[in-house]
Amino acid sequence: MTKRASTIQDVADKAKVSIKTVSRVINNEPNVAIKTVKKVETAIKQLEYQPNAFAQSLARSKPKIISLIYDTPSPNYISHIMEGVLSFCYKAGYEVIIHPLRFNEIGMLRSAEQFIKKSRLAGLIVTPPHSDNIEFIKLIEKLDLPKVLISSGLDLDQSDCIKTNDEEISIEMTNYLIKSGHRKIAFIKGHPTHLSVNQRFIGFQKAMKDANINIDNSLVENGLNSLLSGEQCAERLLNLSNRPTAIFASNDEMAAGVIKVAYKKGIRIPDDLSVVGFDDSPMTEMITPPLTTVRQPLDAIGEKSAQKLIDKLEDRDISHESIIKSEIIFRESVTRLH
Amino acid sequence: MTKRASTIQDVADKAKVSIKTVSRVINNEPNVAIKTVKKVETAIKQLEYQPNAFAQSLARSKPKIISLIYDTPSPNYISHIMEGVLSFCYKAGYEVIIHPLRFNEIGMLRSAEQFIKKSRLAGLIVTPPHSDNIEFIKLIEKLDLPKVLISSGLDLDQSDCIKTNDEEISIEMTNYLIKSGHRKIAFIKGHPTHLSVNQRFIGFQKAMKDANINIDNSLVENGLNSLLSGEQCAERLLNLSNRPTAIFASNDEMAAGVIKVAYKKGIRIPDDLSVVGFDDSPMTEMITPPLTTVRQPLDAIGEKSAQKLIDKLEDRDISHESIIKSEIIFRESVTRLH
DNA sequence: AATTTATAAGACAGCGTTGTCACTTATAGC
DNA sequence: GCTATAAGTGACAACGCTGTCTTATAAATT
Repeated sequence: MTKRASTIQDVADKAKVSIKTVSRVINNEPNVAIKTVKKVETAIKQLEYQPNAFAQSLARSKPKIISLIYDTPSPNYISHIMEGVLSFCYKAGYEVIIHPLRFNEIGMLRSAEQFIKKSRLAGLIVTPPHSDNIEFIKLIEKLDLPKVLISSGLDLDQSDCIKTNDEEISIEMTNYLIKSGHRKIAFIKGHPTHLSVNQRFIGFQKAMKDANINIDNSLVENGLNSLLSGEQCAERLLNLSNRPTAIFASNDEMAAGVIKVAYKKGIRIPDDLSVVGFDDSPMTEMITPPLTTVRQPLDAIGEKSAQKLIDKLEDRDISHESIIKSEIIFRESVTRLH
Repeated sequence: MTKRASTIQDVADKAKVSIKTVSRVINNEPNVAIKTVKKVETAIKQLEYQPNAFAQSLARSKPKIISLIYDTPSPNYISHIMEGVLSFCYKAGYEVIIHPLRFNEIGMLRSAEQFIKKSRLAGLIVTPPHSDNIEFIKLIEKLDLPKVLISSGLDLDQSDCIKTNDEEISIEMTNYLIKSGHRKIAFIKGHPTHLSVNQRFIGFQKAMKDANINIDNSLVENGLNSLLSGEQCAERLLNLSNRPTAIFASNDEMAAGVIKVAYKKGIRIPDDLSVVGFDDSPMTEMITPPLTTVRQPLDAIGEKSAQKLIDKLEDRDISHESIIKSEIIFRESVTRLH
């Protein structure tokens, strides 16, 4: 008894048809007699046959393989995006290669190019911060590869992007703080190269302007998306004589930093200070108090990206909605001011 | 100008040698004149040639492709393991396919079999909880596929496993609590099907026995690895008249649940109650107080797994150390009792 | 110098599919 | 009932590489 996996030839022999006919059945091609289809399907089942994906890729002009390119954002972010991408691709019969690419590494572009060529990819899904990297986008275009960029801050063809409504939801969040009676609202910006994160600040500004509240520049801090940078910003903010009553951090980690510092200083949350974050990372429920934040449907973003890319690859209509809406998750870190 | 990626034939033409010679250069085979190697390498560089991984896989008997099988454990866990696996495989010239597999889904085994056959994998790296699933392991063995199981609680050949010293480090952690003066120590067990997590309880028991401390059964709770289950266990534990002075939770999420409940009840940590967790997930630094916990070097585990698998595939010696040591990360959630 | 051996390079088949084209057999049209 | 068309099937090359075998050349041995 051989352990060799069965091939299309085995199926053909068993069903007493040609290889090509088996191939037709596998790929749902027309013009095969129903009787033949049945015969072949039985043989496939008996042999537990599965087509060899690499041979298929080689024989087809376009291999059914795409790649998800990421750097090292939060594990939570990437693993949920991945989940969505994988689940859609699996259904659509595509293989996915997950590929990490270090943003600042020298030779990053070259290694990316090597990877893409070697794998003969059909298309690419790119997550931030790479989706903001013009050099990288140019490379993809040079290689003439279909792509979908997630949350790119770049001004690109709509058909290449999946966006979130960061600006809009930040307006909503800011309005929520304003409606809760807050006027002295501080904002902690995100990492400067992370363009889409900066949409959040723009939303904040707009909402403040619409409410006719001046933004005090000393209440705007530049964070780096990390816990530590959140702590540092909070340190400055909370030492101010004109201390804010609410802080809007561009992501949850920085918000957690704020809460830590506040705790250390004996500032109670939400009683003395309201804090909101962005991302709804798992720890928002674990800290005290649970953090009010914005949830992006990451799985859905992943799925939509995959769908969009595959639709492109198969020359299908790509009129799908490309903006995926986030929602505010109200928890316990905000108080209403009297 | 065609966008077609260059092939080995193009390189051969340009270097004025045969295809086979180019192949030899690519694969570092012996018996090629230095002059020829140089010619070929120049041609490769000029054409920016990269071998087609799928054609290689097809032509070789063993494709250089492995898969990392996971369920849906914490994003943090899987993304760090993945990091290690990818980085090693990348260096070794292997491609990795990340494959999610839902533990409880009906037809899971069949879909796993399909996937493995279709991709003609060279080998498999399996994370918990699949590494504890006998049916799944049997399937892999039936398919005659080399494998490395991460943190399997099953009694398997040493050469197939990468283990962590959960029991040993739990003994250490327990001893630390004991040395800090704690006697009434509660333990929250992990998910029952997650065998390796249960090693943690065994370590706890041993340490208590060695210290001649009786384990009060009412201080042993059955958790489910989730925040919520941690809260539920804590609720019971902290309502006890004979309340513990320290709680050892089998993972960080449950420890966070304990801290939340304690906070609600006005029990101060660490002053009134010491809490330790396990895993060193990112949020341990974000909660107040920062949690004392056990760090498993996940990236290293991933790397070692990949190394072990690839060594097997290439018939190399696999005498590597297979137990990867964790360490206690001391933070602020434990107090010394006077 | 003649013969063995090592080194270098190529020819050719094969990996497991799909695409193209040609062929045979039904079905339809008049 | 005879041709035009469609439906069903297969032969064969191709995809881009590697393995095996062969041949040509250089080096080593006697």
